[in-house]
Amino acid sequence: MRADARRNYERLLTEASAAFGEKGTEASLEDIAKAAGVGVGTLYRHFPTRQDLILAVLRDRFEAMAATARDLTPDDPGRALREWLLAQLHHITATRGLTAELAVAVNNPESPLHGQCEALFSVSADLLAKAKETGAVRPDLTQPDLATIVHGIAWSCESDPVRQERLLDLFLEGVLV
Amino acid sequence: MRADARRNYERLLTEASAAFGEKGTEASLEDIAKAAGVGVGTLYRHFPTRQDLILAVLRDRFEAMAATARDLTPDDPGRALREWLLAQLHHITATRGLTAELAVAVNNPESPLHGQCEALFSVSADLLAKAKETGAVRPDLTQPDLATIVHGIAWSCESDPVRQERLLDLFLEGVLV
DNA sequence: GCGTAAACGGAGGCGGCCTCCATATATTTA
DNA sequence: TAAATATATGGAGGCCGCCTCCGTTTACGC
Repeated sequence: MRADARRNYERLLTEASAAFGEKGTEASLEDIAKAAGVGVGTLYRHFPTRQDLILAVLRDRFEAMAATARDLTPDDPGRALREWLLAQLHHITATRGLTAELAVAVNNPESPLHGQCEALFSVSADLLAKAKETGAVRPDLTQPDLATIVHGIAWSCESDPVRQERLLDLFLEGVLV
Repeated sequence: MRADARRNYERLLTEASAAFGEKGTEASLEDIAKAAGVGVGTLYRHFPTRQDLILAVLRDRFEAMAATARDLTPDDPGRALREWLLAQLHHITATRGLTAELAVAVNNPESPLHGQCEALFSVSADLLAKAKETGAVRPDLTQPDLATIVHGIAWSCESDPVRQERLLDLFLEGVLV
C-alpha cells in the first residue's frame, strides 16, 4: 500500500469515527471525505460501502476492548465477571452511534466482525466458567446470555452510565426476592 | 376532515406500518405513497415529517398495548407482573423496525408519545406496587427500571422471542446464586 | 530522472426528500 | 339540483446524498 494511500485511509477512519459518533450511522459520506481532505472517490475506493467503513471503525474499537480484557486480574471470579461486564458497557457506550451495528456483529455469525467478537467471548466464557466453579453464578447461565444482556442494557440507556450500572446490578442480583 | 382525506390517511398509515416493518424506519416515503395509491404531496400534508408518520403508526400500537393491559387479571402480583412484562416484549417485537423509536418515546419525556406511555407506566407501577406489598420483588425496584430493561431485552434479540423470555426470567430471578 | 503502476478527486447519473400550486373533488347553501 | 366554497389532491421540480467512472496526478523502483 502506498504511503499516501495509507495516510488517507487513516484520516478517513478518524473522521468517520467522529462523524458516526456525532451524527450516527447515517452521517454523510461526502462530508466525511471532505473532513478528511480527500474526494469521495478516495473514500469509496478504500471503503466500497458504508458498511465497510463502519466495520473498519468497529475493528479499532474491538482492539481497545481486547486490551481491556488483557488487563483484567481475576482474583474473585464473581467480581471479575462484573468488572468485565461493566467494562464492556463502557466500551459500547463509547462506541456512540454504532451500538446497533455492534450488536449485529455479536449476534450474527455471518458478520465479518464475528471473528473479533470470538476473542472477547472467550474472555467472558473463561470468567463465567471460573465463577461457576466457585458457585458465584447460577450454573445454567451462558456466555451468549451475558453478551446479549450487556448490549441490551448498553443500548437501552445509551447516554446514562449510572443507569446502565444499576441495571447490570439488578440483573446480577436478581429482582424477585 | 373530509371523507376522502380520512380514507387516504388510513391507507397511508396501513402501508407505512407494513413498509416500516419490512424495511425499517428508512423505507422510502415515495414508495409508501405509491403503495397507498396517493401522491407524495398527500402523504406530506397528512404527515409533514417522517417522524410524524412513525409516531402515528406507534400511536396505534400503543392502543393495542393498552388493550392488553386492561385484560390483565392480577391474581398473584408477582406472576401478573411477569405476564405484563412478557406481553410488553411481544408487543415491542411486533413493532418490528420501530423498536428504537419506541424506546425514545419511553425514555424521553419530550416525545409526543410520552403521554401514551404514561398510561402503560401506571399499569406497571400498579403491578409493581402490589408485588412489593406481597414482598414478591425487591423494594428498591422502580417502574423505569422495568420499562428500560424490557426495551433493552426486546431490542437485543429482536427476532427471537424464546431468548427474550429467557433473558426476562434471568433478570427476574437473578443471576448470582 | 523516468516510466509505470497506483492513487486521486470530482463531475455526473440516480433516486429519495420535501415544497408548491394548479387542478379536482367533497360539502354546503340556496 | 346546481352553483359556490372550502378542502384535498398529486406530481413536477429543486435539492442533496449516494455511488461510479475515468482523466489526471503522484509515489516509488530502476
